[in-house]
Amino acid sequence: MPRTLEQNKSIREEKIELIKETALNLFADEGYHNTSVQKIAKQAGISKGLLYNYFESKEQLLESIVNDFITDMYVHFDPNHDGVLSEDEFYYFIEKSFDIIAENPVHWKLYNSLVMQKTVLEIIQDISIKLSKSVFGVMFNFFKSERCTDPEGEMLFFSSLLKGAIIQYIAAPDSFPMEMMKNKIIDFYKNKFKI
Amino acid sequence: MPRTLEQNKSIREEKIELIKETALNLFADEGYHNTSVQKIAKQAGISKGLLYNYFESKEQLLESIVNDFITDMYVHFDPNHDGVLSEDEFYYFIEKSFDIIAENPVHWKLYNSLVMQKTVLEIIQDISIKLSKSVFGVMFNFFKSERCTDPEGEMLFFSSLLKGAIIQYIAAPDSFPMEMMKNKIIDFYKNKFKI
Amino acid sequence: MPRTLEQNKSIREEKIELIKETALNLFADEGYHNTSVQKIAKQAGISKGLLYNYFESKEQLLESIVNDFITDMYVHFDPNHDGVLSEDEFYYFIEKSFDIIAENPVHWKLYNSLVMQKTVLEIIQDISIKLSKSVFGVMFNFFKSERCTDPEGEMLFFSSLLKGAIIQYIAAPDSFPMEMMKNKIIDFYKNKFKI
Amino acid sequence: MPRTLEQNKSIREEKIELIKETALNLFADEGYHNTSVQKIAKQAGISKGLLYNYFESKEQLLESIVNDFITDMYVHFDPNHDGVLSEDEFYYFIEKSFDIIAENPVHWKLYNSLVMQKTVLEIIQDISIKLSKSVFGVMFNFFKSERCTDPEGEMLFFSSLLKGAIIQYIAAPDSFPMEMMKNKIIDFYKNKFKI
DNA sequence: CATGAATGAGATTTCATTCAT
DNA sequence: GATGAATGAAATCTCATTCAT
Repeated sequence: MPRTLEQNKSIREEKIELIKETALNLFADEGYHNTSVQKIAKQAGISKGLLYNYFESKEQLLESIVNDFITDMYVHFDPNHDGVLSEDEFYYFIEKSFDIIAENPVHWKLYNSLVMQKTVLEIIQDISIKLSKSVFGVMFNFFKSERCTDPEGEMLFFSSLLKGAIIQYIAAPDSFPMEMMKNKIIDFYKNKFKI
Repeated sequence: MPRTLEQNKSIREEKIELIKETALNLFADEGYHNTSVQKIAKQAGISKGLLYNYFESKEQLLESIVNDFITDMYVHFDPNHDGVLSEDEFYYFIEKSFDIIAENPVHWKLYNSLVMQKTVLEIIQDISIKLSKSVFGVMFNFFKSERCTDPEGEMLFFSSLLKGAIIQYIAAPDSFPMEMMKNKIIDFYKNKFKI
Repeated sequence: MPRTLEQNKSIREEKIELIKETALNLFADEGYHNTSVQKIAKQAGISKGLLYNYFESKEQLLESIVNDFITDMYVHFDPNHDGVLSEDEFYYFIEKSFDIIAENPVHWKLYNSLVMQKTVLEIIQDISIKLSKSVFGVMFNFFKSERCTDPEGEMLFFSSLLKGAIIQYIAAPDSFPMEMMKNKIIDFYKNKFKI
Repeated sequence: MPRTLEQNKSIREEKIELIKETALNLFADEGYHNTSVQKIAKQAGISKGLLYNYFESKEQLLESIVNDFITDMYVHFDPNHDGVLSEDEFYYFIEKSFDIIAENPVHWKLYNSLVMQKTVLEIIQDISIKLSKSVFGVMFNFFKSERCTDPEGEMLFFSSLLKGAIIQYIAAPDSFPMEMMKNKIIDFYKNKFKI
């Protein structure tokens, strides 16, 4: 008797997930080009061949990981696409930003390492730009609505602050006092807007 | 007639500089592991063999680049090692931080890509930690002297802000409004300390 | 209820035929070494595993195809093994030669591609030589009986003509004017023997 | 002192020639897909790596061999491109055809094995068609000028004869009585045109 | 009878490094 | 000082074959 379709499907899905998870961690820690397919297979406890049953190439494996990641991001970052942010939603956005990173710092570490390289992947570049635009647009409107004299500058300030904190967090998730930083930033803006 | 010793020496130094410069740019843009010695040699207009006359290995070439870079950093970041910062010196420090990055964004791009990777180089890790400590120490003392209630949090806030701005700048040096950002940060702290 | 033995047998035979037919076409068009078992299975709409239920190996599959083919050839080429050809039988032989090819040009294309290769299969070499000898023997006797001054040369001439026409036909079965060529050759010999 | 440019050039050319020659023989005897780069390198007494210094890929090596071969063919087959053949030139053409094959039967064996496969190379297909057209055009005009009632059929007859003889020759260059066959064909046409 | 997940040997290709000149 | 031909180890990828179900 052959395995049922369900059995096969679940085997496949588990293995694919296992491979992606293993590869993601290695890519993030050791770099994409410094991670051999051999190493991924060994760490995942499978053969090289099996990896190629599920992914056409090492590059396509990366793409697949990145795609998952992008899907996740959109869900979180632009839930209703209305582009309007109240002050409370703004604080919530800050909270959420850190929470999302904290949920999967490895993803973001990989994202960060890829986004810096000119040649690696166009996919990343595209999504990166889209994402930035999406978030930036919302932010811009928000700062304007808060009667900031220089909304663009305010946005750069805010995005620097957030990005810097995130970078430091993903570099050392265990030692960075994320909660504290989150509150510090929120307090900072509460103070600012109170005036 | 043969070249004089001086001529040889200057040829050596020029070539070494050329190789480092070329390698630095490639490493930063395409990644260390994705840059072949062949590519470096070709782009520098020399032979692979000559590169190995000056550098023991590809790894040692990277180390050499990183060493230069570290030397530069120390000169800039810890001029007198006294660890005491006046308010004016603090503003000057912000200015200087951006200026140093602007002087050689490629260096910093490389630094950023290396520092994220677990395995690449221990040297980098060491220096990275030392550097952080050095800067953090000075900053911590400064914020304490400015009577901040939470100097550590203040420091994290400040370093996030700076790091975020720098990351965004080195990702796109041509489009990031560096001057504006610099002034924005300085103004922010001037306002803060005035109160 | 379970399948009857008859049903199973007929399923077996159909599947075996399907696999052979599919493999034959792929081997002929893309080459034996360039055709993967995967590709055969996919094109036949079955699993790799099933293919291995019926054939021990890829090589044995090829052998099996070639064996069928050889059986066919013998039936056609040496019906009574008497080695004597009348003039009418000679014309009939020409007709038959083309007809046999036309019945299964793919078989002959495969045969042609295999027979050229030193290493592929000894089986083929053997049968190829036997076949040649068989046909050549009959031909030789025929040309002698027709009082040709140089029966061996005549035979080479004839076999070249036939082989060349066949090669051109199997290379492009759709555009080669087979009927015309057949008649041309027959007419040629009718004219020749009339004199 | 580095090698002079001449020295390097000659080393390069010799090695390229050696690799092509070795590969050609293996491709022709064992088939393109059945010949590993390893095998070529070993037989040529060099490393795999060196082969890739000179050829981008195994496929490009094949293309390169085929290109040389095509160049040779054009030189021989269409010397003045005028497309007019006298009767003497026709006999000379037959002679020349066999001579060219005899000069490098391995080339033609390879050509023959490639031309039969649908997928292998478009290059071959193109040149094959061009060559056929070129030769066929000249032949067609010739048979017309010789007042044949069916020049196209005559051409097919002639090309079958020639192709068949060539195929048999390249399959077994040592045992095929090429001179005899050549004369037989020439005599055949002399007789035919005399009438 | 039938499936396709899984393997591992081997194929193609890359690349840091050496070395003769 | 300078070249690039040459190597070999390791990387990516393919594929015939096995096997649990």
